[in-house]
Amino acid sequence: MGNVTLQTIADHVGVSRMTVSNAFSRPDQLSAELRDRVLAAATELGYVGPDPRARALKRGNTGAVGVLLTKSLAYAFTDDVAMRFFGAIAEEVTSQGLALTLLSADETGTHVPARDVGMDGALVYSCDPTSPALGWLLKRQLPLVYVDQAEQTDIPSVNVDDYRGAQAAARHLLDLGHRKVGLLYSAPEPEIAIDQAPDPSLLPHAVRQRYLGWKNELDKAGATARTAAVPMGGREQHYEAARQLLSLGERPTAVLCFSDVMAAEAIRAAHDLQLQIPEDLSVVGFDDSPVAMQLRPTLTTVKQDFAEKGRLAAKLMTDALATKAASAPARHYLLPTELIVRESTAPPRAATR
Amino acid sequence: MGNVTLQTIADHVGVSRMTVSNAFSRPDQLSAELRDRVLAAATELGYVGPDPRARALKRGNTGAVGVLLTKSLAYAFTDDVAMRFFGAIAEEVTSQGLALTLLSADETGTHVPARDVGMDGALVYSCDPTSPALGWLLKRQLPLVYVDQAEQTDIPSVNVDDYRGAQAAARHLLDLGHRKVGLLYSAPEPEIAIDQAPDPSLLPHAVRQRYLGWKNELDKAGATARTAAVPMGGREQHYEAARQLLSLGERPTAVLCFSDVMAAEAIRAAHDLQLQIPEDLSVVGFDDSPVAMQLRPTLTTVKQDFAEKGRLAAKLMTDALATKAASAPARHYLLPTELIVRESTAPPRAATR
DNA sequence: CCTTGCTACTATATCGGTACAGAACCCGAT
DNA sequence: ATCGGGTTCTGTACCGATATAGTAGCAAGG
Repeated sequence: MGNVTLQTIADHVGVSRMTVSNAFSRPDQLSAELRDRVLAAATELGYVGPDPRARALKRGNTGAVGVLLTKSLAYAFTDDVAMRFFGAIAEEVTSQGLALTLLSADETGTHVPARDVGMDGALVYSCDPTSPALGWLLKRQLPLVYVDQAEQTDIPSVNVDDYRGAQAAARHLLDLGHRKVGLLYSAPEPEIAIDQAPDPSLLPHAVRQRYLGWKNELDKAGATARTAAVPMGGREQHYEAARQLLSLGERPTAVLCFSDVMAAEAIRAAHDLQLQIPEDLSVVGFDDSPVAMQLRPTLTTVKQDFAEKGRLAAKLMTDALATKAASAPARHYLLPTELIVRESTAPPRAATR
Repeated sequence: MGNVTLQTIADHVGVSRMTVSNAFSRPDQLSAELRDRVLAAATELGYVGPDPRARALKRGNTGAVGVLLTKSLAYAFTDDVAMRFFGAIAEEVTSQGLALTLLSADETGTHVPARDVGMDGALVYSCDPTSPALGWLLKRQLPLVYVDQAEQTDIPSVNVDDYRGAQAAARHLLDLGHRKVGLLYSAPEPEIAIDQAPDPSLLPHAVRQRYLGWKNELDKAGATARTAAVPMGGREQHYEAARQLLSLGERPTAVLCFSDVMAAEAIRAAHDLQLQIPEDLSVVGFDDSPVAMQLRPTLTTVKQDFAEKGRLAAKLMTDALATKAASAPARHYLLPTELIVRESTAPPRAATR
């Protein structure tokens, strides 16, 4: 019971294998009548269509584009914002008839997807630039698109203006009169670290941009920044870090959070510490994810357009695939951010004027 | 500048192509010394490793498994629960060195991933059993695993005991004394439909199970069920449907919601209608997703273990791939559900004893 | 000295398609 | 009658690897 191939059908119908191939892939190359006969024979023999693997080999493309994420996939999938972006990408990419292949950056086992799985190109989303998986993709010379990732001149990229967004958020708090501000951001270290200024160059790109935006703006105004670095992980970690930050002697009157999800936990922690928001504590998030509107009070945050980000990234990818190595200089996009003021921010209780 | 292939390296080192292949894929087949020379030549020539496409053709496997979702991908990606499950699958599957390929069920364009993209097997998650994409997967005779999908004897599956969970939820409300209960569930129709009993056979599997669990339990107790069918779509739809349901003349004193996300919108609608929860209205969700704990009041819901579901599905898949066509009878799992009572349910205000 | 059994490497035959360059035929135009 | 041009189909040569069987060389055993 060897497999049914083009040849099987060709023999059955009495034509050349090439004709059968054409019946499937280039209908204009043969008469409608013969094509019908071929297709009929194919279904009769249980032939589904040209084998994707063989086709991929000969044609040189697989019909799939990869997406590389640094962090554990299970974690990424709990991230609302990442998923929003993904959805947009998936939508756009699949509408082009491509499939999206998830690559993990873990180097577990001997089989490394980034090296061993066939794909026509890959999106690199918020990855450690030194990760081996990314290294493989680069070596394979696949068309890449960077998203939320430090720019590389020769690689098209889509970024969000995190820096300006963060600045605006800090500015907003300063304008309200806050002088002691907590910064809550995620960091690669495995432990919560309070008031240990990070080495920005070690932070993931988006974290770095936001951190710098906040910090520079606060420093410029001579305000005090207290920091809490949260390990990537569950919400528990966020909660715990926020709680520690808010239990400090000189408690900040406001916190700037790396994400809305973190802000949600900060609010929960504040609540548990009997702090009123925004009277005792102002909270600013980042992303304007759906939770921002669900929180009570509703969350002041910095909006970015995930969907647009995804669409743009997908577009860059499909363009790159269409014009193989066209070598127009790589395009770089920087999407705007916007401060959205809602209910979670107010002047500090004892605002000295 | 033809591509660098095994042959290029073979010529360069002066060995047979097969030896080069072995250097990469079966290191035990040649001396360490020669292997080093081959690998050195490979890096020198910029060879990354055996071409995945060619390898896939010859070996017959691609190292990727597909996941098929019915609904638009962008929509699926806003679904917390689906993403939780995905994450677990992705984690498990990639730890086996496989990649996950997202397939869309839309039949857009001529290129249909379910038919045209190479993969070793596929997970089918909560899909319309008549969808063409699923049809292709079946025709290709790929190893499949069904998840949240009506059982098929010959296809391994993982399901959740939605029926019993829904029963327990309904029972809980009945025990509290509720006699008029609203049912809020998603349906394929494009319009919100109030009090139009659905034809269960047309509902997606999970919806059907939950609906039937509720309905049968309520009917058995002689309680009144008012229904609101919500089109798949955004939260706005959920909100609107909940609002309509709660604006009825004989307003239900409790609502059973298909998901926690729907419950969140029901709570929002209730809030906007000046209804106190749980005093004026009890709300029960489904899934025990993270939002359940974030809502105020915290949400009574039916818990299912997404992570376990994902893990199990991935396991079934990898097993199926390992034992090619081993034809042990397909295993079917039914994971338990559990009612979690929190703050959003209470006896109706004027509970007649 | 001849067999046996390793180890280290090679030759050949696919895997299942598709690109490309014909070949056969028919038609209308010269 | 000849020719150019279109349509329809065929033959051949790969695409880049790997499974399998086979060969050479060498050490140990009888």
